Amino acid sequence: MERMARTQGERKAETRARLLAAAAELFADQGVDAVSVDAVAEAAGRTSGAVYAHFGSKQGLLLALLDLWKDSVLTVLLAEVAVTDSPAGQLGAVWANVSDTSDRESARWPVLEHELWLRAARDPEVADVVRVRNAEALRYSARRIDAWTSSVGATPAAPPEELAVLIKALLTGLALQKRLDPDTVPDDLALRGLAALVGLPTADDHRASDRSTSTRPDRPPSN
Amino acid sequence: MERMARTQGERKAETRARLLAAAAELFADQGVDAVSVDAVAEAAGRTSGAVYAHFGSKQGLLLALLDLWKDSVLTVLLAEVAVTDSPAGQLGAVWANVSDTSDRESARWPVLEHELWLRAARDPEVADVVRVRNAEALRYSARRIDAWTSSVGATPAAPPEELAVLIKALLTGLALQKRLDPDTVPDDLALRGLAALVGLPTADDHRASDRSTSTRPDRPPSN
DNA sequence: GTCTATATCCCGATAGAC
DNA sequence: GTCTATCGGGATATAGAC
Repeated sequence: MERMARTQGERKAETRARLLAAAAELFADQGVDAVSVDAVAEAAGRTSGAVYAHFGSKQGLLLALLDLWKDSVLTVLLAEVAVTDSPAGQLGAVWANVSDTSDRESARWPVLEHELWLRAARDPEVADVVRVRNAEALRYSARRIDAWTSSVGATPAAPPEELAVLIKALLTGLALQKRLDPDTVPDDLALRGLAALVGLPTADDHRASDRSTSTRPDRPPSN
Repeated sequence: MERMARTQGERKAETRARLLAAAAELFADQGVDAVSVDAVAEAAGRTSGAVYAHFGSKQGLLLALLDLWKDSVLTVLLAEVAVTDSPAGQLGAVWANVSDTSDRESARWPVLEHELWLRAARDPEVADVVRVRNAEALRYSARRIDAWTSSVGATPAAPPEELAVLIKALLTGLALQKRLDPDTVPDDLALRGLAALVGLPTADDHRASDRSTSTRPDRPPSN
């Protein structure tokens, strides 16, 4: 059963994979609406018929794409953090992962993520998928964040689940802003923001850390 | 006044205004791409010819719409803050302005804002307009934030210009998240995040502070 | 300036050969 | 499953009467 099934099955699987890869790239670059089914198929070295045979519709292709990402993108995003050692360095690594525009693949996801969000606001079917995917990502990162904060001894602004929301929101917003106008987002800005949210004692701007109270700097005497 | 000039000139101006108003509403609700020129014209009580006579193209209509907003939207957004008194209440008011979805008009702008951002990432012509508009908004809010932090005695995570970026990023990201999944963004979460960013000493996570939590309405039992 | 009518194009989806 | 060919629909934009 090996030979025949292998070649046929592999061609089918490869076509599917190539269609998805092509769709991911084109959708991110030009937007879902701006990309025709023919364009996706052509970029994958197939024709539009293949798309409909595999996914039934353009929407089906988009949903399959979302489903594929559930296990890949955000997991990878946070996985790299553990490698670094210093607390501040780890926060910096998170932002680097989000904001890096040098690599094609990593530069893709924020725009696409943004587009999907926008689509979700109008298309309930997309909203369901994105919501589930987002919830999983938040739970996962909440666990990691919780472990991280207690290991570093930070005093965050909110419990883990909500802190995860805050962090993701800040990173998303900063990535957006950096894409629009890179000069307004210096490299250390995300670090400062994240440090403030998680209550990391080290990174204060001008005040040298007195190490008695973590989040609470001295209250200036005036009113 | 002049009878002839009044009727003719006013009809032209009114047509232009109605086209812009209709475009704003439809673009926000359904997305720029999903709305045809005919639909805009019809909603304004005109036909598509009027659009091309006034704006030359659909893109021209969009740019005219952006130009119109430069002086209106975000200025109004922050202006309302000054009314409140307590520091925490003021932070809450900012978030309330951003996240309020009850009113039609206020519910419109975040989606449209996000869509424009997305468009700006792909269309340089749009990017120019949005970037300028955003820079103005940031400068304006930086001034207000600076005055605010010094009056309240907060110790922010960054200098005013950069702090404004952080705050806008957090609000943007939270608004996105709330739109996708409202349950994950409790009302006081934004307050906590903002307080952490600006270094407001009062709002700590679980510690009951005196009576500064005035903004918080009852939380309806989820789902 | 505004309308009606239309030219032109391109998209999503389907039908049928292989 | 994949390709070629095509249908039907709807989009932007233009032409010309008024």
